[in-house]
Amino acid sequence: MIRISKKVEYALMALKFISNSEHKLVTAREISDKGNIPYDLLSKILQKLKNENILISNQGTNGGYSMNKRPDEIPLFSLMNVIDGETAIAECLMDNSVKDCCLTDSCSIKNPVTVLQKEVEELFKKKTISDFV
Amino acid sequence: MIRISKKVEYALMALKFISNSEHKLVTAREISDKGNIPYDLLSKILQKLKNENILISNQGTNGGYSMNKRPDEIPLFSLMNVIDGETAIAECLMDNSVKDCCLTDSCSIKNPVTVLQKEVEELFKKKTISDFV
DNA sequence: TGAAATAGGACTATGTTAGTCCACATTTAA
DNA sequence: TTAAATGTGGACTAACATAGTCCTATTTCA
Ligand code: FES
Ligand code: FES
Repeated sequence: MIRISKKVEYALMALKFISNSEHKLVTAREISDKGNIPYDLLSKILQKLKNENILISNQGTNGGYSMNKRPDEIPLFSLMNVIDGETAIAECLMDNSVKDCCLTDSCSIKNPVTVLQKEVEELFKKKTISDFV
Repeated sequence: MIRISKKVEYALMALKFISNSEHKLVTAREISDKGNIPYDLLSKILQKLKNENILISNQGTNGGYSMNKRPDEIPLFSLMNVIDGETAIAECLMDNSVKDCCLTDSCSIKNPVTVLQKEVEELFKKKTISDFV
């Protein structure tokens, strides 16, 4: 199955929310409440986005998050990588796939699968967060 | 994560193998051995393909499988649906998604996600098995 | 100091995917 | 007519990934 994880969906919703609140900090609680998103889970996601310099965070009372990049500077592809880690269309294509796929040698379709991988990547790289805002 | 399941990969390998053995029946055992694919799992997959009229099967001694469609008549998209069932880029977009996504109402990004869904579908519909053979 | 916020590790629950096992049905060749 | 070769198909288990929870810091401000 091909899908966008809940986490990525939450990230998109959060980024949309923050983008639309220019010039004022937005708290995780706020996003969680308005978007019906589990607070703890959302916190983790926002933390990751902050660590990747997509968001800026301010701790303490009156703290919150704000954008550190324009939505059109954030490809969906990298968002997905940030949130869910390495993304590849087939297991064996993943960089970290040291866990040697038993097919590594016998796979007869690796080339066309690699081509498809490229095409999907292309699509997800062209999409940016601005398409979701 | 976005990926082609092992099952679909096995199906592609099998279809390639069968396509390249024109005019002679191919047994599940044969494909399993040559492709390093778990026999039982492969059997299930071939059965599904047969039930969807992608393959023709012949039981009994000297039995085996042969193609019932040309590779270019089988879109990757439908192969994936046959093997793994309903395919959608986000949970809530799936037809069978009666299990009401808690976000159904509050989701702020359903439209753009739907657009993306369409685009991915498009890509997987254009690809056919002939691209893997 | 204490409340409001982010930071982050550890854990659990749930669901999906991959793989296995077993009994049965069909066909053919000996 | 029987045995072997093959496909059919249900039920089960194992392994893994995703989603979600819990708890304890740490930072900041009033
Ligand atoms: S082993 Fe990865 S495409 Fe086949
Ligand atoms: S609930 Fe599905 S796109 Fe948001």
